[in-house]
Order: sequence, then structure tokens, then C-alpha cells
Amino acid sequence: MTKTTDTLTKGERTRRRIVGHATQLIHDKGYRGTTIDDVIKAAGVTKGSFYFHFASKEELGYAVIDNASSFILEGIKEALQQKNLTPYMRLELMLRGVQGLVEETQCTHGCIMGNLALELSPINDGFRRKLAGVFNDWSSYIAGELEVMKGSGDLPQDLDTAAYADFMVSALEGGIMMSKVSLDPSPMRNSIDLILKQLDDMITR
Amino acid sequence: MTKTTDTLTKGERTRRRIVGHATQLIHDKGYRGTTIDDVIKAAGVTKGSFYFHFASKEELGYAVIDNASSFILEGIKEALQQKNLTPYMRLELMLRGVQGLVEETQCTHGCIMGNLALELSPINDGFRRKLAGVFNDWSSYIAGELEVMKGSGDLPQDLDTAAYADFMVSALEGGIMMSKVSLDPSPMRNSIDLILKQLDDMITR
DNA sequence: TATAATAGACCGACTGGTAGGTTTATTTTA
DNA sequence: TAAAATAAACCTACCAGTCGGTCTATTATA
Repeated sequence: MTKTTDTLTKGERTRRRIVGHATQLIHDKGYRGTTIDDVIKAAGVTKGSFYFHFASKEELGYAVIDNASSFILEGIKEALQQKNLTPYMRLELMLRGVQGLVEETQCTHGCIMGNLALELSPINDGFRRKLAGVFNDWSSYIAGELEVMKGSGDLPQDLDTAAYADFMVSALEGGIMMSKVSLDPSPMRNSIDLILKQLDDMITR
Repeated sequence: MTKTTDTLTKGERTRRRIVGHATQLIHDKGYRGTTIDDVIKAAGVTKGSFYFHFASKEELGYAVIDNASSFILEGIKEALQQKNLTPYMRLELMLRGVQGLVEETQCTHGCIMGNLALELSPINDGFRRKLAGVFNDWSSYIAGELEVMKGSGDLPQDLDTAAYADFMVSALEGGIMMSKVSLDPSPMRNSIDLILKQLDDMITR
């Protein structure tokens, strides 16, 4: 996937360090709430160095979205590739994985993708499209699992798997939003519990 | 409720005009994305006049949240007060009402409460608490309807109505988020459809 | 009742600070 | 040693907030 650190040039390592710190800061305070000065201070570089690696704050934004989305989607794909598990168990593993990620920050930071989706969609169409693509990919992976379940007769044949996958993503992101605004992990956990329960209830026995 | 326009002083009318335009702008571009200059230009007032009515941008923010939340919650309460309808129909009316509001802006602006919740929660605890209160109220109203249904035996007696109401709000807000980032009303409609279908499926017959 | 005094509402140039971005010189590294 | 990378000072636009002052409609007073 990504090159191992020891094969990277110094410049590439610096760039990644900047992106890493910027991702954390933006996850916490948002894109507008994070200044270049914040980023270079956290990453331990100077302005000149930053602008050697990035043409603009916008370019940093794209790098952060790429970094965060590939991290998240890799985790999701990994959970869904556990071929020793049933599709239902794979989906459960995936959802619990996301829950773990969000709980790492006591739910106060929410989901960086959801945060940026709402903050940046109205002001930058490039960001918006990239973020929409991430959610679309995520939903597609879930729909793939639902299709497998449907194919083996575990789910009703008239189930619209794409729509149901969208619903699962929506309910999860909404739960994360509620947890962030209330500083309480319960709503997110509750969403995941109910998503899984409803999926389980749909399984034809 | 609110005073009728003709009994208001000139100053009160100006203040409300500022809040109204600010609400629109903030709904569209977010709190940070909206400048005082944007607001005064839209409302047709000057800086001095603005700062006669508001001590700070933050105070405007509170006024906007109050304005938007009371508007939304009034609409919700109105739908839930239709005593000639069944609780299920009241909830459906409420959800379709929210859908209508969001579709007024082609889903591009999302829900102002959700937008502000994610943007402002990490940077201002006062805003965060106020927004959390709005979602809490909303969920409580829904839970009230679910309790009625449960009381009349239409829903399972072991249903956690508060948790299920939270889930409904989460799924709806998440759907609105997906619609905003994809510029497509389908995810929100899909969320509402599935929320209602799942509620209907739960009704004991 | 004519005039003076007061207060609410409004005006817009200005300011201090901030944030994104630039420039030029210097040091590292491949 | 040429190119890559870093350093530090600097620039400029923008933005929240300020401040001295104006306008107008009541209200008080002689």
C-alpha cells in the first residue's frame, strides 16, 4: 500500500508529517478553524517549508481528505475481507471498528468525513465531490455484503441493497453527529445497535 | 408566541431583519463562512447599526440558533398536535415536513442545526449545549409519540422509546448530510422512507 | 406652545490583529 | 555540486469590533 518510512526521502517524510498533524487538527477544529500556523507549529516546520510542499491550504485540504479517507476505507475493507466470517459478522466488525475510531477521541471530534462534508460542501465543489465519493464507496462496500446475503437467500429478494446501505451510512453518521454535539457516545452506539438489530431482524430464517 | 410586526418598534424590526438574513446566510455558508459585512449587506444596515443591536458575532449566533430552532421545533410540534391523526401519521407528517424544508433549498444547505452542530461544537461550548438541547427536545417529542403508541399496545412493550427516537433523529440527520454532500435529495428521502417502514413493521397487529 | 433636552436608532471611516501566501537567503541531501 | 528542503522576515487582504458623530421623534420645561 504505502511505502515504508525508510524508503522515503526527507521531503516526503516531512510532507506526510504535515498531513498527519493537519488531519488531527482539522478533525478537531475543522478546516477553517485550523490555520496554517497551527499546522506548521504542530508539525514543527516553518512557513517556507510548508509552502514548498503544498501550493495552498486547499491542496493541504485535498491531501488530508485523501489521507483520512484511505485510512478509513482501508479499515472498512479489511473488516469486510474477513472471509472466515459471515457477511453479517463482517458488517458488525466494520461498524464496531468505526465506533472504536470515534471513541478514541471520546466522540468529541466526530467523523472527519462527516464534519468536512457539512463544512466544505457549500464552499468548494472539489472537496464536496471527493467527500461524496468516499461516502459512495463506503455505501457500495456495504451494499456488496448485503448482495451476498441476498444471493444466499438470507435477505428478502426485493430488498434494495443500495438504498439500505445508504441508510446504514446515514444512521451511523447521524449517530456520530449526535454523539459529538452531546459529548456522549450513547447515540452513536445506539445507532449501531439498532442498525445491526434491524438487519438481523430482516434475515429470513 | 411572537409579537405581530405592527406592534414592534423600529429597532426590534431591524434586529429581526438582521437575524433573518443572518440565518439564511449561515444556513448556506456556515458561521465562520458568513461575515458581519455579508450580514449587514444582506439586511441593508450599517456596521454601526448592527453593533447597536448585537454586542458581538457570537450574540448574533445565539440569536440565529434561537430563531432557527424555534421555527423548526414549532413546525414539529404543530405536526405532532394533529390530534385527529394517529401517532404514526403525526410522525409521518412531521418527517415529511422536515423533508419539505430541506428540499426548499434543493438539499444543498442541509439542516442548519446539523451544520452548526458539527461546525461549532468543538469551538464554543455554549453553542454546543444549545444545539444539543434542540436535538434533545426533538427526540423527546418523538419519544412522546412512541410512548403513546406503546401505551395503546401498538408497539412492543420492551421498546426503548427514547433510544428509538434518538435513532430516528440520527438517521434523518445523517440522510440530510448525505443529500447535502451528494446534491441529491434521494438519501434523505430514503432515510425517511426506511424510518417509517421500520416503524410500521414494528407495529404489532 | 415654542424650545430645549434626551434617548433610541443609525452611520461609516478606521483599527488592530490574523491568516494565507511570498520572497530571498541558507542549509541539506542525493 | 545541483537540486531539494528549510529558514525567517515580510506582504496584503480581510474581518471583527470601535468610535465619534448624525438624525429623528418624543418628552420635559420655561
